[in-house]
Amino acid sequence: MGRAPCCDKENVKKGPWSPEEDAKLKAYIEKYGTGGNWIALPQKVGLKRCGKSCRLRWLNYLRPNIKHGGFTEEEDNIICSLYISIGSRWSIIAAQLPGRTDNDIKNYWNTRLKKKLLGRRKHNINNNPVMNRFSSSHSSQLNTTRDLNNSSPDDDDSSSPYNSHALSNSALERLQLHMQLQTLQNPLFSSFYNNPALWPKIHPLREKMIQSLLNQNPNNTNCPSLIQQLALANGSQQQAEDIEPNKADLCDLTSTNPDNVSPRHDSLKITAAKIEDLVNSLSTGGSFNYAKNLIDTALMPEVDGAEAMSYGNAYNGAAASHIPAELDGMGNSKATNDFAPQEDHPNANAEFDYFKDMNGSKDNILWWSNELDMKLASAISWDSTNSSAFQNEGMFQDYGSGAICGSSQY
DNA sequence: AAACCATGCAACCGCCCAGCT
DNA sequence: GAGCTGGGCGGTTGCATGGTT
Repeated sequence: MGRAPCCDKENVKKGPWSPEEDAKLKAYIEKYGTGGNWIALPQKVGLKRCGKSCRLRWLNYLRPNIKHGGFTEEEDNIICSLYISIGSRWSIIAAQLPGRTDNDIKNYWNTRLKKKLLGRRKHNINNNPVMNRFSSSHSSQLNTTRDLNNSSPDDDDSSSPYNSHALSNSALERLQLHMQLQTLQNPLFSSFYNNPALWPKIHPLREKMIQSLLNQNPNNTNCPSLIQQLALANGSQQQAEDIEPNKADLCDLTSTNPDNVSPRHDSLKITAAKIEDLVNSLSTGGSFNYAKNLIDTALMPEVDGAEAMSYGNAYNGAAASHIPAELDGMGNSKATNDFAPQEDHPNANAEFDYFKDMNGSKDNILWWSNELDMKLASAISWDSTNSSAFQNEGMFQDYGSGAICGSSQY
């Protein structure tokens, strides 16, 4: 059952506000305040407007000390870094920018700032095999709805689980932005992940598993489900066969409706949240060990009894180290075994050591063509020991450290 | 000059949550 | 505890404007 409308939609005016309406509303609020009830306000003011519309007009336009346009570079930096850190929590971002409204910032991000950054990303990331591994068919999600509408049919992957919020657009976009920044900050980082020969070796099954997790298509019943693959990895052909490939598995992963989730696959829905949690962790300069723990738990279906043992073994044997290793390799010198230099990639050793040496260094950081300053670069360092400048500066104090510790509350 | 397209921004929609009854 | 309500928020849309062909 939907909620009752907040006002009589038949008798309220919509569309742009006239100067007269603005004057009336402004004069009333300045004299009497809002009275704590926006719904009743229009009647008191004598406006045929919805209360919510009045509230929006006041907050976004009429309120004193509102600034429009003319964002400074410093504001750009703050918006970018906060977006990378916390995503599209515009009201929180706006709280850090006096005189700016969430709507303004949201518009500014969607229409300008994002293009400014992702315009560069488009070149770098599209040619970046690591990111392509994760999102080869999902680049369209980085665009706005309008961009999507403008994309070619070939780009449109509406059946993608990403589009069904397995991993939110915001989260992946933030991850890509983060990697974009790393590339620009550290050319060697770029040379590493643009060179497949330097990557840690990944068992084909692991590759397949993670691809399955990321690419599962509810319409493709030929693709074994993640659960099946986990069972297969554990050598349990029978169990794999017992788990019939069906759309329910995949719907479970992406469903937001708890009623759609079968008990067996309830845990997998949690997985998507945990992966997003991971991205949050990485984006906020969190520890890679913490990120690895997240992956560990994300890939361990939370089921009971024999199933749990089976999945757990499969996970331990095949899926466990893939993402953490890759992430370690990409951004952190705290290498796992998987990132140990490979025998068949002799150059990897030097690269690896160099990464180690580079870790934590803030020298010679190139901020994307100097368009933004170095403040942000240090703020979003991958190095957990250096922590976030925002944390140090108490920037997040208003909404708690949970938001920047990879909490799954988002 | 006109048509088309891209962009920016104001405003709306609908969901979520907290507080109240 | 359940239902209702208003406030708040993020996503999306519609329109005006400027640029390009």
